[in-house]
Amino acid sequence: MQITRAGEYGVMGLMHLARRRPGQRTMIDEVSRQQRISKSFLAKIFQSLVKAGLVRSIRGAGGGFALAKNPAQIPVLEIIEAVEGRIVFHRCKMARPDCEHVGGCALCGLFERAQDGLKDALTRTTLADLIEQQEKIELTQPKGRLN
Amino acid sequence: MQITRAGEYGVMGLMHLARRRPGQRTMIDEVSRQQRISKSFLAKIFQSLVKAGLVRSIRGAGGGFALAKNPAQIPVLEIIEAVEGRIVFHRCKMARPDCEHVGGCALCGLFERAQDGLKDALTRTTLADLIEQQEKIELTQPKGRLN
DNA sequence: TTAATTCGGACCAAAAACGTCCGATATATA
DNA sequence: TATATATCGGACGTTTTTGGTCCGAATTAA
Repeated sequence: MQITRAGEYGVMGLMHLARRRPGQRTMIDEVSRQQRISKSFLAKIFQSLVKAGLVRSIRGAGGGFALAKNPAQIPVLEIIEAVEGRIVFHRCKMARPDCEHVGGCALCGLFERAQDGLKDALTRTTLADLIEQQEKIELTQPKGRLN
Repeated sequence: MQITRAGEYGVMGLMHLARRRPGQRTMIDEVSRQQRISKSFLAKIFQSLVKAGLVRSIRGAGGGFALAKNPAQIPVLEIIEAVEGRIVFHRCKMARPDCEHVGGCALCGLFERAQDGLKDALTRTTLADLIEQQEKIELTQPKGRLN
């Protein structure tokens, strides 16, 4: 299991894009500076997001990235899995020959339920939800303060 | 976040103990062989379980380990956290000065919900539940077959 | 006293996380 | 066409975590 900085940065990056007008391109450099994420690292992460079809990239001068889909159509889980691969919890699968456990596997069942609990939360919340919550938070926060 | 082999082995080890008569002592060596887990590694894991008060250890010849509590009183989460420390997901906490995110933190809220979903499943299932499920599985499985 | 067991910590190798760097490629514009 | 500006893609490197091993010390039954 994971949910590493890479996944986290991916979500933050997409949030940044999503606050632009739809289709507007944004450079990696701007996202990197404003979100305080290493530029080269973020660039690599964005490549995964492009491959997954979540963002469109425009190369060359005046290029950048733009969201490829409606934020309401993007569950956060999809972003995270685009960046760090499928989230898989249980090391063994019930009734499978590759299960390493001796004497059956009630554990596998439990891990699967745990995993579902996790994924449910990440699937129910979309990028659009995140933005909305974010904007609410910003309203109630004093201006001068970072985070 | 985690749920590593160490945690998994811890649960397997306790399942093994729980199938003994209450209070009966079992040696690390037996658990190790029957569950096919490295003995030294398992020994280290059991030390954490002792510290957490989940098992009692008896040193010296004829010693071993025994469950310190009723299996129905032990949520699986407790076992896992005893072995690998608290499961913590969100790197930042809303409204805390140590939150690294710029511009508030809807992400933290989401991560917290995801974490809760995960922990819920691991808390609702106790060691006793696991044993029960395990026994059901074993009944339906052909004898000669491993896992 | 001896054999059997856990305790505790030092140690180690491999993998994963978290990046950096750089040349290649594409594109807008002067 | 030349140049400046961006992304693309992969090689590379460092640090942390994982998954153990090992061994001497302490404890206890016989």
